Amino acid sequence: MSLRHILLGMLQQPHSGYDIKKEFEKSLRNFWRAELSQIYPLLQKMEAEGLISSKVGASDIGPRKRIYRRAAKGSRELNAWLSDGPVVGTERIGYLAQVYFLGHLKDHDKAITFMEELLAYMRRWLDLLESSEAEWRANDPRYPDGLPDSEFYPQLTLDLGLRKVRANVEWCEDCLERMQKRRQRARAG
Amino acid sequence: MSLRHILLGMLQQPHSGYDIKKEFEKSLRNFWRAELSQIYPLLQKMEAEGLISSKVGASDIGPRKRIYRRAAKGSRELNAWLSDGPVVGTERIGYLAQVYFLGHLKDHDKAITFMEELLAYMRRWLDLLESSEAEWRANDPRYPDGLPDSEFYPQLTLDLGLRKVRANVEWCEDCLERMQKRRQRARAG
DNA sequence: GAGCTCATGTAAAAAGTTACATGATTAT
DNA sequence: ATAATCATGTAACTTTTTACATGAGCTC
Repeated sequence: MSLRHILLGMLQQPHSGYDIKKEFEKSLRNFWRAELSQIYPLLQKMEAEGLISSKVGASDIGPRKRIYRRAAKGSRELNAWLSDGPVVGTERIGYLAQVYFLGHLKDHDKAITFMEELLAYMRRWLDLLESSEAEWRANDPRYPDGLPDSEFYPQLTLDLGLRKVRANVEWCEDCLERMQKRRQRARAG
Repeated sequence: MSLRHILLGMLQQPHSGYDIKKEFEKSLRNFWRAELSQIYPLLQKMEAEGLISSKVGASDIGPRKRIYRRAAKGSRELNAWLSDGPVVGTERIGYLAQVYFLGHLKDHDKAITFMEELLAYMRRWLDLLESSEAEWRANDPRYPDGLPDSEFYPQLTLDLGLRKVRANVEWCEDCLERMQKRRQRARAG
């Protein structure tokens, strides 16, 4: 179970459930997602277990907020997770499962359309990552290797995100070329 | 829900639950995994829904086997899944979540050990993929673009697997270099 | 006979998704 | 006043994991 550990990691800084959700959408989307309906009950459970503590935000404007903080026990659990070695071999990639069985679509054009859609998605994603990197670089002269640990390690994950998405874009392009050649051959032969 | 669709895809050929599990370990491990305790009940459920049919293997030696086949309704559902466009944005990558919070390990050496373990894993995986490709290429003169659809599309997923794992290896190497420089600076400064 | 692989399952728990409910604050 | 966003939650369901149970056949 990683979500609880991710929450512990995020609670280096005090956060509400809502804040955490925004953080997922901003910085962690490359490798994890979670819904509010999973976050809120888990925070409650983790508080009951003594991993984190909370209090309702005091003198804020806006609606009430429940702010969580990491407790010492939570720090130890986070440490154990990181010390246990990399969590690998659990990835599930839906679109690759689809590509594997794409031959089931008897119409070659449909398979090509599928791959074009995938390429379009990957290009949008790459755009997003590239602008997010450019912005970071422009706004912080320490970028990337002078950053403090709390930002250096996130930067590493952005770096891998960029490499992977670039690999995906190139792969989609090559696939399309190969599929188009097959279509031509199928029509000719 | 993709596992049911993956099972439908696999049942292009008749398979037992046990066969399916072996297929996951052999060919689909790049993008999906499933336990027998998930496969068996799901096959039963899908049979009840009329997506697949089964009969107990007849004159085989060895223990009894229940062999499943895809029904017409299952074919239509598989088609719908592939026609609905790529399933994206659902990936979860545990080791990247860990890297993101690696700064929590106050000891730089521990972070470096983590990354070394990850690199070792990625290299082993790359070896596996490369030998599996070499074997395929050696045993089938049609490899890769002369393969029939039922093998061409799986080959595309192997190709992306190779690209991604290579990107991972290079990234780990670069990360280690950058982390070692930081460690030196930390010791010096 | 002991241990391994083949083969099929059940039970219980954990994790994640989808849908729904509620109310405050802010922007138009 | 209306809509959007902020903010927290519950309920029902689906998906996945972990642990357990059973028995046949095969190898040493």
